Amino acid sequence: MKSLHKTLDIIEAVAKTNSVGIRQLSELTGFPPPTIHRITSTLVERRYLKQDPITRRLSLSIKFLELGNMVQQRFNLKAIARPYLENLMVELKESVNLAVQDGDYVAYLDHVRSDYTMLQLFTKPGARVPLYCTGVGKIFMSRWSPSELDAYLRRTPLLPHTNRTIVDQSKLIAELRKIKALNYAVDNEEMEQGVRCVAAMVVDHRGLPVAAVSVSGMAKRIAQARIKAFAESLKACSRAISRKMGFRDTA
Amino acid sequence: MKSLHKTLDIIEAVAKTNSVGIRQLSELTGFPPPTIHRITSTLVERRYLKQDPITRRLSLSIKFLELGNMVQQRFNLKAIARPYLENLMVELKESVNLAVQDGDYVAYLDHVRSDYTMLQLFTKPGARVPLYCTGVGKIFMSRWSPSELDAYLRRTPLLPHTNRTIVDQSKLIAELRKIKALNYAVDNEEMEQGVRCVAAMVVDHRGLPVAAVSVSGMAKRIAQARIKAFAESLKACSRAISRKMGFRDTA
DNA sequence: AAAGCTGATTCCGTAATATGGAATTTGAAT
DNA sequence: ATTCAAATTCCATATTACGGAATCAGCTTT
Repeated sequence: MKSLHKTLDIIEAVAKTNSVGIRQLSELTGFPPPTIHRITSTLVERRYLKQDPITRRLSLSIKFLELGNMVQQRFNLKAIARPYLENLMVELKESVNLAVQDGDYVAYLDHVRSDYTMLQLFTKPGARVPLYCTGVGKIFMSRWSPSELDAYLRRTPLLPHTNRTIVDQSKLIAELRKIKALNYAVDNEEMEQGVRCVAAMVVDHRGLPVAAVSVSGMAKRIAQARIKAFAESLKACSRAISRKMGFRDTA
Repeated sequence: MKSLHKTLDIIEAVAKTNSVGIRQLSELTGFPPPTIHRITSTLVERRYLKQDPITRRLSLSIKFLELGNMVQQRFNLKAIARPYLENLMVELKESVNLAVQDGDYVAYLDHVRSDYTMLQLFTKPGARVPLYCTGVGKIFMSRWSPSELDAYLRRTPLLPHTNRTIVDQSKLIAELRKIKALNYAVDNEEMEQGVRCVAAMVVDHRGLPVAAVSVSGMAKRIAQARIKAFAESLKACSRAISRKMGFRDTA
């Protein structure tokens, strides 16, 4: 599937820029102009790319928004969760996020930005960050079986993003055990210097993990003393979403 | 580009379902199973599709959310507009939408749902509806040159979506002239029975149309008597967004 | 106005790739 | 164990994608 790989390379190259010409794409991807031309004109024909009629420059089209919104299950989750996230933001006066696990990464689905803080969020919807250095990621990991965790640790180097990132495997394992017991996770400036984050799990109708809700903000504002309170609010919120997803905790 | 067309057909078929098997995809698209298999496994490898490890069923992956969020310019517009849309929703107590023109269609980028109404919005982000029977669409059309309008009318049958849809070309032309003069457009149950909508234009730094803001709700609530007031609020809102986009109206 | 330049587009003989029927494997259900 | 449906692999063949070279289109410079 050489041509398909090329096509995807081209789409990704276009995504990285805001708009590109064919020549430039040729340099970015290493494919000759006729190849680029053939593929992009098909993509334009199918409305995946849009081409400025005068400059002939290419960019991603609305089609991807359309498809992005069709990423199912996730879509329902997002719609169900939204009002709860908004309430939680108002209650805590901090930015609130909704995220899912996507392979070895955390993918952010939605966020409600706090009006009360200036924090520039790094959690744009669709953004992907590693599991081991985020509150959301660690709460997912805390539910893994030992063999799953083992396989993950074997393939993933624990790179320090800040000086607080947990880079020691046994410390991470201990942290995950603690998280499992407490039922919430804290990211103590492990991903981004000065940013703290607290996360709790959302489960589906059978009690299986599907998403996590998190609160993130400047470390000064998410003070150690307040973390317990944040965690309780988060747990209440995620429990409410879980119930709305069909989970019955009367077991 | 036969294989690319097939690939896109497959992606679109997967998008329509929540999750499909290869056999089922083969029926949906008409391509034999080995062809589907070859293409989907490449897409899975590249993370465009995700495959349930046990059922082997395919669905769109987070990748499309990622790409959807990279649809540029639009993204900035969305971020800039969001707080204004929220204010407008609070002010009018009705759902507010942000939309752009996408070829011969209106594509909704964002919406702020009113807490005050039960209306199930048909304007999900990414949704596409015709230009001629929506407030947003008509406001775009009101800025077209006669030749553009003419070409559009020649290729587009004015199908009735409700008994109020404008299906007469000369009536539509007159309506657009009126809209241009008033600087706002009304969709009077032309797209959906019982739903009214008022729209105003957002322009970029050079005064060119880029998007439209609209208010939509049950016809009872968007009463004829209130439309003028709605239009004024909308125009103020869209002017504010336009200014934020760099437009200077001191001419 | 003409020449020069840059990038987009088209051409076309060739090599490589996608094709899909048939065979095989997987795994669930009986 | 046996059956069955679906997924996956195989492979000879035809088709398609390939990309260098030529051409075209829209600018800028002289």
